[in-house]
Amino acid sequence: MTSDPQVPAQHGRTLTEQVMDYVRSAVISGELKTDTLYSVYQLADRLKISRSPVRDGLLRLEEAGLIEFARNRGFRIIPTQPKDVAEIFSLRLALEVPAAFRAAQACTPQIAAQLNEIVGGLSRCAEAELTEEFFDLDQQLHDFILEVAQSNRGRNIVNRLRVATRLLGVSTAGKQRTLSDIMVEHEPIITAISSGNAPAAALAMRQHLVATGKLLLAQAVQGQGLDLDPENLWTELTAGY
Amino acid sequence: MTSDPQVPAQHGRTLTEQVMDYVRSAVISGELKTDTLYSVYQLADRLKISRSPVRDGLLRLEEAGLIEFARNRGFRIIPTQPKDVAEIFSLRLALEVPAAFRAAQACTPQIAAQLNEIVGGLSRCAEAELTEEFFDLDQQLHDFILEVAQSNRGRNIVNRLRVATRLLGVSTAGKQRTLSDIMVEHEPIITAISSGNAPAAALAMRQHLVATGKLLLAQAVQGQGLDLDPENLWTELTAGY
DNA sequence: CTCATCAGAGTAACATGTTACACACTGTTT
DNA sequence: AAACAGTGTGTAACATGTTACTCTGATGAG
Repeated sequence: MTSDPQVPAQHGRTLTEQVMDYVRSAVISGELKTDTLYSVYQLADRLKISRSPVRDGLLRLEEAGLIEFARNRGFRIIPTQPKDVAEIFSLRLALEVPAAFRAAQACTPQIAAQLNEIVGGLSRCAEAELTEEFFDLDQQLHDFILEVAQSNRGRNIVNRLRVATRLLGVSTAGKQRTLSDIMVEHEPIITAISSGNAPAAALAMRQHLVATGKLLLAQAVQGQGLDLDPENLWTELTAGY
Repeated sequence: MTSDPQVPAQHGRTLTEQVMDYVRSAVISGELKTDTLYSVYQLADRLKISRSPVRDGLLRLEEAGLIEFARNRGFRIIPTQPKDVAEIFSLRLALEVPAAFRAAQACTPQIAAQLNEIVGGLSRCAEAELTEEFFDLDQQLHDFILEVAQSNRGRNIVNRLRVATRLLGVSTAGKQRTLSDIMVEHEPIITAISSGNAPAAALAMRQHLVATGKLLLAQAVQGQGLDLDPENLWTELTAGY
């Protein structure tokens, strides 16, 4: 049998959730493209399951803003434009900078230990050039900071924004920035949070997000073959944050 | 026939959307309570439609964080705690203050005219004591500011947060604050945006949201019969924003 | 009285059948 | 050639059937 993109029959997870996972990763891998109409029938066939869980999962993804339904025609992946990148990072600035501030205030020795553990993992992955694992840990770190800041709704929102970012198919780890470079940006954040220095934590988080956001924006602009100036666009779209 | 809470057979809207509307308003009106398990069967029966659109709508509401499913047991309304109120207003501060800043930068005479139109409506509703219409317009105003600030994802998020707030069953228009009082808070925001004064717009929006948030938090604490100090709680939970 | 077992009710999750609609395509008229 | 009516295909939306699970509450053993 050829390699069917079958949902990997995980136990405990519903088929609906597995469909959501599948669609998200298929979009990231480029298997599902924007500007193409797909149908629930096709996808159910492809995954060898019935239309119900497929439709259920897609409805939730629509609610999350990843896809949209065209009545009686199918559904399509919602494209992510350069200006979306700027907006996403505006929002992340708005949410994560204050979160870093509050995480520093709420930091206990135990939390500091957990932070160091994650950073240790990041270090190892950076040295070994394990890109995938590195980004998983990076995600964990940001999520943990939101958690410490007691911002549960914020966590949810940021996680969603992160998925949208990945749809660009761009990664921050291009030739312009090595994993070690990104590591260096993270260290001041951790140091500041661990030592309870809230303003410093906020500042470090801001710098990290601005650096990442600008880089992604530039790549997105370039990727679309636009001749806009990313720097101007960034300034214009993130004013006030 | 007794007054069935039937979905009002609107055209153009899908049954799924009507179910979502119904559940949202039923929660606000107190018809659906927290800590009670309801089922798709019951609700479909009640609304005289099949289980599919009910389930579809509920799945989307779960994605939005309004309800949660308990496998093979039913679904329940997710309660909104006082700390949620603080978190929601933290997020709104994070999103709407910068949005006001940028709206002021992006303001054109045409936009100013539209803002004035909404404010005019608010004025009329305040005088006539039309609470419901007043809050609709208030919502429109906040939404419009996000729109002008070109923050589409932000709009979506804030709209969702607003629904969660309403679940408390508390209204800002208690005895402590009349509609006219709220009007007064809005005016400096509009004036600053219309005149393109970005920092003033941000400040005015901040003051408005802080005032509203503190009031709602106090009501929520009181409503739950807790003896916490709302002022301390507010300061603690919104640090950094 | 306490605890384990088990049958039954009720449910979400999943499968499949049905309907009404949007759109492309064809052939016809002007 | 261009505009238009008719027709067929594929789809989301909706309805209904089926399955496997979770809890409750009764029953009986220790």
